[in-house]
Amino acid sequence: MLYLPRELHVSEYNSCFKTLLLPSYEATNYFSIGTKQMPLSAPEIRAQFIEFFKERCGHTEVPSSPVVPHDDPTLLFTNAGMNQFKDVFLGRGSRPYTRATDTQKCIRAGGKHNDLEDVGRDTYHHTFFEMLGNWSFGDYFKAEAIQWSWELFTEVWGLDKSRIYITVFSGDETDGLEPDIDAENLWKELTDIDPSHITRWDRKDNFWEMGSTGPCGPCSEIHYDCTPDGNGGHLVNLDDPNVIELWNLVFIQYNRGEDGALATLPNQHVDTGMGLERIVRVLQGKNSNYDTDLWSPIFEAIQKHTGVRAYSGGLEDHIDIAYRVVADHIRCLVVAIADGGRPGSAGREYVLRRILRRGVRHAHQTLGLDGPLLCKLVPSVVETLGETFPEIEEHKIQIAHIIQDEEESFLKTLDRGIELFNKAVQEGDGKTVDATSAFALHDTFGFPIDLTEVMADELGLHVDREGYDQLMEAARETSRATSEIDQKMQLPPEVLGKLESLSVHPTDDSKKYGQGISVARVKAIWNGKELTGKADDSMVFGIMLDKTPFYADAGGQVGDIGNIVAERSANRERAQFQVAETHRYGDYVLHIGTMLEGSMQCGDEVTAIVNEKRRNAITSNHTTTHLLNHALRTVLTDEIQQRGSLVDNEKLRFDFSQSHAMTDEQIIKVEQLVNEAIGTSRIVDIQEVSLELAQRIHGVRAVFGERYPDPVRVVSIGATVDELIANPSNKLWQDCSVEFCGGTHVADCSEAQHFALLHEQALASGTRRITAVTGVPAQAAHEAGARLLQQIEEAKQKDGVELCSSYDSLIRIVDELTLSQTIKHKAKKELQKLFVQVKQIQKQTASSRKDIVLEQARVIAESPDELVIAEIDGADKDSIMVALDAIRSKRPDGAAMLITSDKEEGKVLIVAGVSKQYISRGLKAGDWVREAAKVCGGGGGGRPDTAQAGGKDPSKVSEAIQVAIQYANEVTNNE
RNA sequence: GGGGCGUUAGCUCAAUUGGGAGAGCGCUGCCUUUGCAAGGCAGAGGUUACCGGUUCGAGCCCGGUACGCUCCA
Repeated sequence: MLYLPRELHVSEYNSCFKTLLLPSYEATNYFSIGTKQMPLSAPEIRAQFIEFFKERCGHTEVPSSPVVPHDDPTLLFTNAGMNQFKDVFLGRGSRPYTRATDTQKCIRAGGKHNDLEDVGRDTYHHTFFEMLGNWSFGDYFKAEAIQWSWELFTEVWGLDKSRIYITVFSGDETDGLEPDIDAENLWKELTDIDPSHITRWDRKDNFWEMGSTGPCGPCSEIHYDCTPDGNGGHLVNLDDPNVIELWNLVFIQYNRGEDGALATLPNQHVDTGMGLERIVRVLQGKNSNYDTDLWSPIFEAIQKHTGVRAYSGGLEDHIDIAYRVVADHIRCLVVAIADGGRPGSAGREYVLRRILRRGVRHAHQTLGLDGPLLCKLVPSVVETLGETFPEIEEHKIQIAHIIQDEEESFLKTLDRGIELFNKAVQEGDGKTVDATSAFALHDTFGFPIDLTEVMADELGLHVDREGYDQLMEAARETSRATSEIDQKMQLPPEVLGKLESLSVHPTDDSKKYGQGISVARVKAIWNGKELTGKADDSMVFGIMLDKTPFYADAGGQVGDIGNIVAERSANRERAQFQVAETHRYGDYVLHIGTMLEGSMQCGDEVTAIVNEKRRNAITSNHTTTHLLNHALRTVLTDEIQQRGSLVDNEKLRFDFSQSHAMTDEQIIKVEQLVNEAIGTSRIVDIQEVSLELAQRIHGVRAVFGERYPDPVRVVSIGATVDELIANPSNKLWQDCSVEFCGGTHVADCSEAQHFALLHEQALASGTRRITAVTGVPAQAAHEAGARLLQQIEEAKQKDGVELCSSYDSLIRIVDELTLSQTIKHKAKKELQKLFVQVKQIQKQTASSRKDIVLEQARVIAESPDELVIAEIDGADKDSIMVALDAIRSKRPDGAAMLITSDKEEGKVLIVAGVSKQYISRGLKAGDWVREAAKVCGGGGGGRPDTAQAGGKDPSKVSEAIQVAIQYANEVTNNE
């Protein structure tokens, strides 16, 4: 088999190879086990690797690609060195060089390669790691790759040859592949490795494939035996922590086609990967990756900020596990966030959130820290990785902020979650954590299920995952069911597919930006089940026209409503179809509604008329949404990302990423900025521009992951699109609102009249929602606010009872009014101040009432009888209890009942206190008051020594007293 | 769009079935001690987020609102 550009004998190759060598690479080896020489540091090792391939072997050094692959939705995170060269291997792209070397940031968490579950438990799994690699794109092949790896290991780094083991591919019958004799022989001939250290392994271990199709090939791995006595050769590929794979040399020589068959590639590539953390461990003579200088600064930072004992490397020890988990996770988070990753609720963002929450929980529960920890570790990560990856250094402050925000938000629910978890463990069967608790932890406290599983595992328990999944599915079902109500009229794909063959062509909706009226022809009618030729008065229909002025629900803007009318001249029959919703399915616009008059059928010529008043309101809300988006970016940071928006005729809603509430000052500022734009009648300019050019406009906000058409519709406020594209990089455009948008907009911002921000609230963790209005409702909110504040000012001038009643009515209306949020807050604050006075007044009347009541109680207490039943005037619940206490303290062995009534309110209040002596004689306070209350049309109860009761008929008070006397006498005399 | 959880003293949180709103820390005053750390005693501080309903009686039950948190779509 051909593996070199031309056939060479190995010995001949060797000499040829030597002439290829670039001048004077000095092999230095500081590493020597058992001597006192300083081992190489991680940065030195990284640099030497790059240097070796650069200077010695003519490779081009390339930077690591971002660990968050924004342009590849199929990939969660960059998980191997080859990711950035995928296009080259697939033959779609090329590079100006044929040899490359780099250290690539990799994350293996959440996806197909997931090391998250192993982090902390062992000495060598990480969510984030660096992959050192050298690459050949159709240049050198197996011989050089093998030769150089051996040279680097044994000559440059001086690794012990007797501890090195090589694996090669053993062949595969189903693919008709022979063993990789080439590689095996090259190892034997180009190196002085002990031939017995070369073993053959099957496709699972030694055949590498990128996916089910595409470039692939055999690989050859270099393993190293770190066992103390060097007898670990038999442990190769057995997941032994001391006998580890260091370097994988992949020889890409085949392409697997759609049919699964392998074809030999014309261009053969080399793709190698060596985990930096592992090689550092070996070269520094440690037993664990975590014992190297890549981690020690992070461990020191953890100790400094938590005050726990130092890391001691225990595999089962909870503190040491926490050290490893926290250190691993913070490295991962810092790197991912530096490359634009964010913790969030879906996809790769949810992976980051899960990693962060696992870390937070360890910091809190295992390391016993109350506040945030992870954000404080950012500097230690910068210390270890910042020089190699400058983007980390550059964004360190922002990274720490993002982590701190997310940490603090989880800390809010963490304690209560742990409490619930502990309760579930206590009340469980000792083996499992029940599904209901696991689901509640997830649903209410934001504990990802894998975190709950980790916590259970620590106690030797497992989570009822099956039950959890069922609950989860049930929750999804209810969520889905509620959103499906409106989907009866949805056009299924098979119907869409059929339309073209029925010569119903895609709807021309270019008129949606124009006047809201146009003449059209009915092309198809849908009844929710099938395409029918006719719509009559029986039910809901969907009508498709050849062209339409209706805007279909898209880009957060609701669809138009309106009418479709037909005037048939022949019999002067008039038909009117009322459009309640407009949706787009594929390229077809469906007008959904009912016939108000007559009937309609395919082929009818009709006039489609949009409800223009409603459309105008929508349009003004949509343009204002752009102004709001821009104002938010001005007032908050440029970091806020649009998460969604909804524009209808009543309001506009804007969701964006931001971890905490906006302050009133920020909201006021945003309101001001938007109103300013409206007030100065800024022009809205719209034009289609090529996507490539449009994306270059400075300050344009394109949403990650959103697919835009090309050309894209650019909506600009503050400058014309022509001005923008004449000089796209002008920093001034930052002050304009520039968005890609297919919605409808006003020509001039003043059409929005006014803007009022009604709510700013939490929507989900890390996401806020703003609801606002424009036009007449905004004016109304503005005026109502001014009026309310005026009323509050007036109330402030009042005093006494008047003040109290004004306060009562104001506090009631403030929540009912539609107000700008800041006005509402201001009003509530003012009312709070007012309440201090109200409270003062209430206290005064209460204490004067208490005095009057207490005076009556003193008189009653003078009575010689042990058993007292008396009526008191003008008492309330508090004061009558105080009176009862006064009587009881004078007569500790007696029994007393007090009755008061309020004739205006129609209420009777009865309390009783009974001493132990009387209780033992059979008089229980609860029974006693109940007897008396029954007379007044009420009931009551309480403890044997104290009880309360009430009734509704004040005229029966004296009768109730008689009954109470009688009852007490009967009960006590019976003894 | 639809769920779940939470809101009680300045702070952290209690409050059995609906029956007189509590504890710890903090605060104020006094006492004890050579002094400090502290200890002892006393006290102030609450429309139980808001509005309404059920009830003789609601922190607790029901409905709504606000705010916060969280999950699903």
